[in-house]
Amino acid sequence: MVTIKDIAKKANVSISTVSLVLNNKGYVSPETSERILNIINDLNYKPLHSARKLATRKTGNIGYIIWENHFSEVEMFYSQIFLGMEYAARESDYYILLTTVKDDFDPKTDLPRFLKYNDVDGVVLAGRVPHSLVEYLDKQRMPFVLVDYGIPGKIYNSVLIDNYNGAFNAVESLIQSGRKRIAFVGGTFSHPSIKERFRGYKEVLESYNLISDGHLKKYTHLEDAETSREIGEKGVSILLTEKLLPDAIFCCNDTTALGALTEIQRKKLKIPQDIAVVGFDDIPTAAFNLPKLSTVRVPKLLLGKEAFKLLNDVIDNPRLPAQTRLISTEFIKRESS
Amino acid sequence: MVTIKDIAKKANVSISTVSLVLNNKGYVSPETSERILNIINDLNYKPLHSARKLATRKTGNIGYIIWENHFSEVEMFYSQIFLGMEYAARESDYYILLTTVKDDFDPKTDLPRFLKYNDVDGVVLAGRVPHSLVEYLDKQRMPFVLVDYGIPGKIYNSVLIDNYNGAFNAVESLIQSGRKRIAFVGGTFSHPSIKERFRGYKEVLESYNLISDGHLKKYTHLEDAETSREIGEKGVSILLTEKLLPDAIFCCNDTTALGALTEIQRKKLKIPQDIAVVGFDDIPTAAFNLPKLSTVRVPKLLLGKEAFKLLNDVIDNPRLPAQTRLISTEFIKRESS
DNA sequence: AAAATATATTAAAACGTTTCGATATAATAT
DNA sequence: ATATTATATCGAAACGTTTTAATATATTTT
Repeated sequence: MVTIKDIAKKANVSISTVSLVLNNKGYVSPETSERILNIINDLNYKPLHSARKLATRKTGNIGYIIWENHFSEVEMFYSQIFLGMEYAARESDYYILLTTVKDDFDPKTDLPRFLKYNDVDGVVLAGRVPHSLVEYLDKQRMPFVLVDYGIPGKIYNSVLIDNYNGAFNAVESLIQSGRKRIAFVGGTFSHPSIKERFRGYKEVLESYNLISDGHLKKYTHLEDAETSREIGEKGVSILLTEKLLPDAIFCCNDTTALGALTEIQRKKLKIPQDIAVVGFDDIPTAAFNLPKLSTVRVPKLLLGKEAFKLLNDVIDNPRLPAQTRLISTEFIKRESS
Repeated sequence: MVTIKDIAKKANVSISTVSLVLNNKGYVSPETSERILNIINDLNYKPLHSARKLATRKTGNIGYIIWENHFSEVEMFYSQIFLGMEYAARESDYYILLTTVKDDFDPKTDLPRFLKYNDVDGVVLAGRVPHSLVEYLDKQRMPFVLVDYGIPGKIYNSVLIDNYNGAFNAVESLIQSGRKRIAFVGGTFSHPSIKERFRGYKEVLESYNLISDGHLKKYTHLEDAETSREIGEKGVSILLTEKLLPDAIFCCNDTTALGALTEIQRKKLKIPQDIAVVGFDDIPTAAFNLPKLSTVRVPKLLLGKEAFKLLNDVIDNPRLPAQTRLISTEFIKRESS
């Protein structure tokens, strides 16, 4: 195994000098530097990470935590965010340790290994995540970033989707194609993202004067259960008991929308002629479904990349005031609208 | 930060002794041991991994490599395998580093970071994976395990699905429910798993004497493109040009089967009355589709767990002759058959 | 009773880096 | 010419562990 010593010997310099060029720090003459670099290359020397970490007291890892169910679920949403982070991490030599936390998480007993053993320099939390965990990280002064989630009343470093405008634009497109009675179906209403999507929905209707008395009562179906196809099916089946059927349904996300499509088809209504449906997220299934689902595309890789970059900034400068970076979306019109 | 020195001082022993109890090695009296353990607990001491790794020359990491497209895809198959590994790893203090490799992978330039920098003690490769990578690992004497993939003509450590029996049983169930003309639709025919599924399909038909002259020509549709819904749709649309329609279709996996369902519905045929469909994998979508897809369940978490265990064995004993562990499947009958 | 072995503890070296002064020379400012 | 400052290099300590070999005592075997 070739070490920094071998390089130093061969280059006739001290290991300090080699270390300096390795980290390009301090002063070292261009000639020596180049000579050393060549030798490093020739011998295919790679600094041993564990030694380096011991000396620098950094771990070189960052943690990625998601709620267990989110990772077991049908869709790749959070895996894509992970992938975005991994791509970004490749350039800065960080490794990403992925773990899940249980629903009934308790920091006393269920702390992820990498937190327990101090094996990460920072953490990204994606999606809905136990508040006790966030508080724990905050108390421990562990740098962290929330992705696609926020805790009401608290300001943390976070990367968020521009849910409000995404919803606003999507519903506006429905309006512009002539829809008048636009319904909303959603689950997990306690989730800030969903709340924002609902706000976008509501405000665009208001601005086009499409909210009559009782509209919200009749045409919105909100639950606080985890979003799922079932929520979509159930929501639609209730909506379809109205005497005046909605002519479009904006769903809080694609999973819900897929359920909605299923239920509408089961009731023998035509999509999009009778009822148009629009989702949110652009999960891969959306493009393969029959009919193909119109939706708001969330750039998941970008979300991961930005989370990584923000976390890096926070690690480098821990006393930075908390900031939020908004990632904008794109409306994708397909067959369902 | 509390180190082994602090423990030693407080316990009035040398750090060697503390280290010994930490790794329960050598001789240390029960009394001292307990005293030390208590202090460790009181001070909440955790050995610093980088220091430990430096001393032991182990990395404490194992790599998980999948083909890029497999991780970007619709289904969570490989993420679930990862999760199974992660669960298993929790007990033995390994971290798992996930990375993807590109389709046109070249070991000279595209080597995953953790291989380039020697940051893993072993590697799990899941699904179809560049042969050049496998050869590279073999040459480097890096312990590795293949999951759900094999390279024809080579014997490597691997954890495989019992594809043959899975297919055999699934098709047998179709036969027992009275189906006579059972078709096969598949992609990626170069993949050993798919070959095995096909073999199971063929042999059960033979054993029930259901393969007439020309059956395979008429009723099997094999492509060597990556499996996808499109493959399923296309395969079915060709099958449905036969004068005597098949009364059941066994698909090489669920993704393909979902495409098949779509195409059958588009042609206004009834499932399962006119045609039954059975998939393979039991991806989450299978249970949510309309109709719900009958399929062969592959225990993905278990697959990951076994891969991890086997890799561990190989790391501990590198000269073990290569072995293959077969994971058996379960037929899940739902609405489509 | 002596020799051999098992038990218990430790000092010191080693693992491969980074970093902090120290030292020396070269360039620039006074 | 002298004092500063910039450039270049290095020795040695430090990071927190594990491990080897040494030492000491207790127990067992001969």
